Amino acid sequence: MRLSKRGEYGLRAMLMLATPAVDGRTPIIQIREISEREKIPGKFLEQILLALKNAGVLHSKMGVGGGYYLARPASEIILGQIIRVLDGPIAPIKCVSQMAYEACGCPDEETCGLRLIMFDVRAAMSAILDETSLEDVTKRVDAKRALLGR
Amino acid sequence: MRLSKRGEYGLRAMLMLATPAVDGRTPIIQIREISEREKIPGKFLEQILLALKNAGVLHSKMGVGGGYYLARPASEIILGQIIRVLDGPIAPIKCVSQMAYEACGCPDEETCGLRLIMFDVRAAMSAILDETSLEDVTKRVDAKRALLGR
DNA sequence: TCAAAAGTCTATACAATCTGTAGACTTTAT
DNA sequence: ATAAAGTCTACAGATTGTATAGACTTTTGA
Repeated sequence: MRLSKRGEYGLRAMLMLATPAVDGRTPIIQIREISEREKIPGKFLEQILLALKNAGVLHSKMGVGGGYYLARPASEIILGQIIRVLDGPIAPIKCVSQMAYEACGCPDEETCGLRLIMFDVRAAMSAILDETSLEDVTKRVDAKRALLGR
Repeated sequence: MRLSKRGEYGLRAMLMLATPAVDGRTPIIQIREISEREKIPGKFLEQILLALKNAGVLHSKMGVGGGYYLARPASEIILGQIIRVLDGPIAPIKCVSQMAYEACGCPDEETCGLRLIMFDVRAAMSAILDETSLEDVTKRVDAKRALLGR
């Protein structure tokens, strides 16, 4: 039931790109800087960001002063999208996946106990991951920081 | 975010062992029969059941008329226990695991956005998996079967 | 115009985990 | 004694996860 390193690194990078700069806008940042600040292997991060770009959640600019930036406002990018791009379906078992359903081969899916439960688990995960935007997260972090005085 | 085949097969087998026989009691069943009925590779299932036995949730009897059976009433065996034995911690990321916590290396765990979210995800999963017993599942299956008339 | 800074793309390597198989062994009932 | 069952260890093959390499393209600005 684990998030892969790809997913983890990708989410961390997206979160960094979603954190407003001093001017209040979402920044443009180079692979190199993300990699150093978050201690992510640079070449690995490169692939991850590229995948996110090809999926349409990031844009990039080549050349001097270039880098990656969010394709849309942070309030419109949902965690579930990011995870699906990098790690595939969220469902614990294929037969309860909404996005990538596949039969599991049990005699009667309607009365399969495992499926009944995993359906609920998927729903619970989705209720969080498909309802939370990058902005929701950065705001929560801000709130917590203020609370702790850091 | 996937349950492994080990976990899946193990849960299916446990569910089968938790389904009361005609006398209303929890049955004793041979590896072979479980393997055939659930279409699980026999030798693979053998390892899985052995692990569950060593973890104390199953008992076994050798020799003629032997087989596996639940170590406790189905109402006292929780899905989360089974999954942890076969698949390890439930948490999507180590730094939010209750049973197997490990630092993830971010500068400040208290204000790590990823951690904030994954903590909620873990809690949501745990709320289901650590609160549902094998009996809860078999009863739900019965209810659904009755509803559908099968 | 050209050099440096940045991203793009494909291939590949290595390790870990997952899934499954093999076989020799022990225990128990009849 | 024999057959039916579980026990235990090793290992093999495939897949996935993690990471590195290197050659390429685009852009800026000196």
